[in-house]
Amino acid sequence: MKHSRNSVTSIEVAKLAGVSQSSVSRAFSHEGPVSVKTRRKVLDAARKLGYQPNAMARSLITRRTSMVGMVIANVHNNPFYTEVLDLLSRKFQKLGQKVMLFIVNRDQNLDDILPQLLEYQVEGILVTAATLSSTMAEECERWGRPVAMINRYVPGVHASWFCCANYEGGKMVAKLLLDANHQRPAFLAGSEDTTTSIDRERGFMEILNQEKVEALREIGEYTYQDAYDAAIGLLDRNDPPDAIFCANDIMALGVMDAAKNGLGLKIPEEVSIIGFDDIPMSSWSSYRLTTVRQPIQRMVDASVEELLNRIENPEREPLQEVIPGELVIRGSARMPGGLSSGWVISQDR
Amino acid sequence: MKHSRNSVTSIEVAKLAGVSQSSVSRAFSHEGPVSVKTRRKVLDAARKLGYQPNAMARSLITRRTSMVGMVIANVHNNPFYTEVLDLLSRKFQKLGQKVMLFIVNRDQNLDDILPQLLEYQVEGILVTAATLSSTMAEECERWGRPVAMINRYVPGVHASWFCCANYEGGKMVAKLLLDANHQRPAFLAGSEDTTTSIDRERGFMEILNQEKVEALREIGEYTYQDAYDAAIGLLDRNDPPDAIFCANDIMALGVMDAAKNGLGLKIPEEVSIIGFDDIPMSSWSSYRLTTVRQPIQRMVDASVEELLNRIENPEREPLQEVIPGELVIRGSARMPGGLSSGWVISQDR
DNA sequence: TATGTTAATGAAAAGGTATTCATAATTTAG
DNA sequence: CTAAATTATGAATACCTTTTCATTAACATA
Repeated sequence: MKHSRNSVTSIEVAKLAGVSQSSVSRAFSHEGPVSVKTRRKVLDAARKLGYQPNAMARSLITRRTSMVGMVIANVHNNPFYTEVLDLLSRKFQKLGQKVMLFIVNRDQNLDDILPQLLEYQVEGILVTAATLSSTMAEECERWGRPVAMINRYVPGVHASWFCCANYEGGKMVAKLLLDANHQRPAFLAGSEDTTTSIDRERGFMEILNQEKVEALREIGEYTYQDAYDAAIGLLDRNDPPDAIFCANDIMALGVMDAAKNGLGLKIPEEVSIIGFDDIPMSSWSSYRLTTVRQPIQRMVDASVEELLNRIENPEREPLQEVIPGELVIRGSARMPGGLSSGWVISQDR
Repeated sequence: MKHSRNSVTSIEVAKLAGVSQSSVSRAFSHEGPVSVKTRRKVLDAARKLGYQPNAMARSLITRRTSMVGMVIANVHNNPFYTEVLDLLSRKFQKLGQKVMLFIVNRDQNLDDILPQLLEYQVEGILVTAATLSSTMAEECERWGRPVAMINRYVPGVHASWFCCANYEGGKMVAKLLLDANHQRPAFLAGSEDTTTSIDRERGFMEILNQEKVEALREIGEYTYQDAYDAAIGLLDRNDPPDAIFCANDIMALGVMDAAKNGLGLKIPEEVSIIGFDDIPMSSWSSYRLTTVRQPIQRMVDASVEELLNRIENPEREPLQEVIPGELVIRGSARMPGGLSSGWVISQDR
């Protein structure tokens, strides 16, 4: 037998079970009083007909959808965000939320996808690695749709966000490099318009400036290949840097390949390279990248819990948090003489 | 002003615009006749109130949701499926479909998530790198929800699927290795229960058997680390293989690192390594992995087009297709003497 | 046994839209 | 300038639930 579109309704179930439609509803939604007898009758009939409550009809009356919107950028060229996506999705699932997914470009305007999310009555929106204009965010919040962001924030906007301590991370890296007596560091920036890159650079430069150390600078657009090319330009000159701090790991790996395979330089003897994120490849034996690990699990947990919390309690003020990262010392950066005190070596995960 | 949940309805818009609710509906859905005058009035009023049609209510009556379910496994440990996810999501978006995402484990039973998809009235389901039991697939199809799978198939099931030519790919690799005079090849399998690994191995072995060449065999569970460990076991013995064909790229990279960094072997002089997928890292200069490239864009395009097609034409028989991959020759495998005829060297993307 | 409580049930309404049908306004043809 | 055809509009209905409310059944207490 071939059914047309799922047309079996609670009324038909009620008819077959010999009860009222209300009882069918009660048997499924675990609210309200139902006798075990009718519940069994209903469930039997439902199974026979292949009945399943229609979430659209339900949400129409309950005004709840159990759906959240998830918009994420950079998923294909940065394994870090792949992991974020994976963890987010699973966490939402575990908490009974359905996820409506939008993958966008980092610089893409979200103005055209927000209306779609609102049309479909998502109860909250989680934005990662993409930037929501402050007016859009305000708009969502004003309509009672909380917004939470990971690794992005908009100054003065009324929304939740959770970031790695990018600024402090940049400082840590600068200190490590100076401690190990590097003379000529460089910073390889990601996209100019992302707060992550900006903050990491700001922390990095602040320490260097304190010590009156000049730094070179290049831009890599957050991709392996761009970073590779930029590194060649940076290293293949008369006064090359002796250390390169990259705005993220995927770029750092490109830089390592450029230095090692492209120019035949020894890492870390001739040039130290440090990244940010701690993606899986960074621990591979071909790289062993020293980097700053983002507290990815905590960022994910905190942001979805906060989002769901604000969905349940709309009057709650949005929470913002900066979560510290940790330095992971591997082999790609020269260490202070005798591995001087104060540097914690984190374990591989 | 703080609105409660989006409660502005077409009736309020109608009131403000001084027209009937029906006219509001007509002004938004580009069906039915509306005069330009009323349309303008409606749109003005809607903008003023921040009105947006409620997709739940609409779908209730149109019996269409423009939502598809997407269930995908292996996203966090295989960049290939990250790319599939990315392309799929964008393609659906471009075609006006909303995506409800479920990320699962490869071996996870889908019986608990299918009901959720059906509850939410998705119009079709796209499954990647996860296996749907044949009864479940039949169930979906029977209720008018077409199913399409990428890189997975269930014998005899009534569903669409699109696979890379895994069997033929395995054959290609075997021929290449034999042509280059390898004597002692090995196959490093992924999970035993995935058709991809099985088919690749079957093709590989068939050619070897034809030529009466014995092959070693190990299992790597599709992860870098497992493959690394397996490779050590395989290579660090008295009669090590002189070539290892891995069920996918991520494993091949683990094997390369094990051989090169773990055991100090020269690639490809002492051991040839070949993968399957052609993920971005395979072209990185630290690896330069020879591999079989999956026709990812074609698989994605074909599967979503087929799925949407079947949604529009439910009576249509499901389509199945095997799309050939192409050998990408890089530096990780010894080549036939003088680069003998017949081998096409594909360009990097 | 009679009365008061609690649990179970069904009828009916509500949620926000699309669509049908009948009516009114407008245009076209004669 | 009228009749006919077309287009625009509004009232009412349907989509499938959940939930309220009133009613009935079951149960416990005195």
